[in-house]
Amino acid sequence: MAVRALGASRRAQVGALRGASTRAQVYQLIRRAIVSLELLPGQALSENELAAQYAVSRTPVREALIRLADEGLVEVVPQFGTFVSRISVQDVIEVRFIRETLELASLPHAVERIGPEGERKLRRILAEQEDAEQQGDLQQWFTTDEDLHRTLLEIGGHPKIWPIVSSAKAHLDRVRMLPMPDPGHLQELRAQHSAIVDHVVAKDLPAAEQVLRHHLQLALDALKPLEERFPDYFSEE
Amino acid sequence: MAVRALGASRRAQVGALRGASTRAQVYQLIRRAIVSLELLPGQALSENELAAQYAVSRTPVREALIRLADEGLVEVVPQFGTFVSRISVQDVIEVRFIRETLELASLPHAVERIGPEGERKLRRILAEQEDAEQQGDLQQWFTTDEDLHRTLLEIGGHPKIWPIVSSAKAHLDRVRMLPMPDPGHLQELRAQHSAIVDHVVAKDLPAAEQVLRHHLQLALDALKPLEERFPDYFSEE
DNA sequence: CGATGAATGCTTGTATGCTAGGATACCATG
DNA sequence: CATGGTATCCTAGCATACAAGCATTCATCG
Repeated sequence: MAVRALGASRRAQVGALRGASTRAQVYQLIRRAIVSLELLPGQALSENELAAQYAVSRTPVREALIRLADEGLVEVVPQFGTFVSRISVQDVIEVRFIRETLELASLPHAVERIGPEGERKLRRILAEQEDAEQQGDLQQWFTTDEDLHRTLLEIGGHPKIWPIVSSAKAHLDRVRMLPMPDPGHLQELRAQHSAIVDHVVAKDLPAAEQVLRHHLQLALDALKPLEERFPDYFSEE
Repeated sequence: MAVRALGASRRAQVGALRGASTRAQVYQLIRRAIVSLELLPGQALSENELAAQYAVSRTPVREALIRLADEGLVEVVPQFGTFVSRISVQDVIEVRFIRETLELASLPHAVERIGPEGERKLRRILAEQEDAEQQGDLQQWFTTDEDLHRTLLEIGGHPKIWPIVSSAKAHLDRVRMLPMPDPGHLQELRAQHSAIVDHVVAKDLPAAEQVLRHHLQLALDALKPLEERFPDYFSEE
């Protein structure tokens, strides 16, 4: 009763993701809420509450939470509660290392295999990113950022690497959402993207490697101050 | 009724894994059955049958299947059925690349950080592996193999890499189970392990890298003939 | 005889009731 | 007043009932 009544407003959101199962929809919604820091690290989640919010039963919510627990985005304590995971600094560092390693390893293949089609694709993504930047659309900016890195992997002939990087980088994404970075920062990141693409197209591997390495390092430099500023969002460990 | 009656025999198996939740137990059992090829690629699974076998309800079985689907070990077709995934050659190649890349990237750190304690640990695992080899205990052999690679990553200061490699390498493991390799093959692999440990201890990075690279390459060499011999176990893609 | 369609039995997806256990607040007792 | 026990409310885990969809099969009609 209360369930259906409360959920009516959210029904539209769910409907926007139709085509997939309810579980998949709920999973996406909760995941986005966590990564976008709408749901804060450490916050308690209730299967019942979530079910009410999304106007579904506990089952799909529960199944979505299981998947999120596998990704490390939530922690389930039996008979006690479910909580949004705090950000582990160690995890962030390690994920960055993994990502850097895999993307660098793929880069030589990308340089080798890049053709006119790949270049068009990359240029188009860069253009989209510039648009997003000028319109101040952060969400869209991050989306194009993902597109770029994924496309580079695909051009390198390693499409399966992305899902691994993607699921591992959830914590990284939350860090990225923290400071609502100033436009200047975004501009710098995009300039680096542009440089990487140029180097890859020009088949200048060492230069591309150097920029990519520096590019992924930036997220880490911002970590320490953020940890001091938002201590509640990080785990002690 | 029929459920509980049938399940009585399996109850002992489940009990052996007590301490974790039922869902986790069922997950482990099904996963092992898939990786060990007890459940064959392409085979249809039924939530009801599995629930009956393990003497539990559909719920924990279903939740375990969701997790296995995320790992790519099963494929769920809504309102139709759940199937053990066929082995994707592309996946196997890519996973090997990922694994090789990450382990190689960690190796310099391992060489740098290795100490007496780490060496003892590695030597002990090698000894266990030799035991397993002489007793012909394949399962134990693979377990020690995992121990060795994981320990190398831990010594390198990258413990979080293992879960990623581990979940990604499920397909690889199934390939490894296919030919029931002759003891000579095992012996060769173990000799390489031993060589890697020696080189790491001696802090001879290039030598260690070369052996590790060759070591992980072997699984790939065996792929083609296996694909021809067991075409039903591989996906077309 | 062939083709079409309805019925049936399977599947997974969702909803809901029930169980076991922990945390807390309150009341009784020393 | 302090302290301990108990009752209650919360949680997630599990079992079960119901709903929806696909595939096959069998019967009926052309």
